[in-house]
Amino acid sequence: MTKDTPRQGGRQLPTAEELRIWRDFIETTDVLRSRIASRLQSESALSPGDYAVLLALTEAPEQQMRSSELAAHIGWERSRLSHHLGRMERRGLIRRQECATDPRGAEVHLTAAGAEAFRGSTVPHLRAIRELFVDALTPDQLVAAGEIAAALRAHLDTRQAK
Amino acid sequence: MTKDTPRQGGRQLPTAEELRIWRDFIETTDVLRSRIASRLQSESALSPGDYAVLLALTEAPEQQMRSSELAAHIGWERSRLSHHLGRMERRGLIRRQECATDPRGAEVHLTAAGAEAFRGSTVPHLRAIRELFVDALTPDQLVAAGEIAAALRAHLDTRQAK
DNA sequence: CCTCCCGGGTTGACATGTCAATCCAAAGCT
DNA sequence: AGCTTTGGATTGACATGTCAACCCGGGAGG
Repeated sequence: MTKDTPRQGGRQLPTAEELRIWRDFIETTDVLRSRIASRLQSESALSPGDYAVLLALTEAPEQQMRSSELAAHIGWERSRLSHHLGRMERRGLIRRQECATDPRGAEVHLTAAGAEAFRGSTVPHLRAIRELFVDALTPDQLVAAGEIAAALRAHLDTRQAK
Repeated sequence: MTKDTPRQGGRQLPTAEELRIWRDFIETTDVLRSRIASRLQSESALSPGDYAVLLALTEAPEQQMRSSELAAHIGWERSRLSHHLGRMERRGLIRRQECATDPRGAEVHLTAAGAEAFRGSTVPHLRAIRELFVDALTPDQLVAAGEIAAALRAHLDTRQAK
């Protein structure tokens, strides 16, 4: 009965049940992500990327940051950030300015329009998170979700290092 | 002491702890998704989208499907599928052919190259799922992950209908 | 000084997604 | 027949991501 699923270390592939959970999990988190993104978009005309950048700048001393510092802070590749900042600059949400101390570098500044857009987006965004995520789960499930995230993160980190 | 978090129905915004869990959860699932995608890419030269399409076609009777049927099956908008099929057709993974019964429609056929690419990707992909997802969690956590996904899905569905 | 390399950033090419507009043939309606 | 509607699918414009190549200003060695 269990002959076809070799024990411990021999088994490399997920069982049908494990696979079902995987698919459920990954597809559902994807839907969740896109629903939150769409609420943010329709309520504030901001993308999740915009929000992340504006959040970081808003919290930064003097509402400005070096480009690579910002990239590290939100966990993006520099190239991605550079493209995104270009689009945000066109929309007037941020401003790039050459760095005083290092002529190679660039400082990213929050503009008044950017600060305004971020302020207006915060409450609706948090409300969406509450409605679509927090309210969907029991308190136990919420805690479990946090633990699952932590376990996954830890596991991914060890695998990365290798 | 609890005066600042109105009870039941009054509170719209997540608490700091709920927000922390949200961020952990969504960021971690994102990293997980991209790590799995990158394994799939490097081991099989397929994107997650390619994989979903090839999986559906492989399991379809006669390895072919109507375009909108396929879209419904994998939960994509038709436009997205159309763009993706264009790219896959250029790479020779699938073939589009006008439908015999409905002159408006298109049939999507798996090609030999597509079937081959899918066959070669299956085991490495499943192994990646096992290594990066299943192995990261305890059996209890795995079950909890499934329940969380189900709860989220159910909640999102009711919100969608509204 | 000159060359080589490095770190900060940008750029271009391309894959992937969304949205709205369009095309076309089949049905309905008049 | 002529006109509108509907359903299947594609298209174009644009946002977002990744990857690799590039530009540019400093050093480090020679």
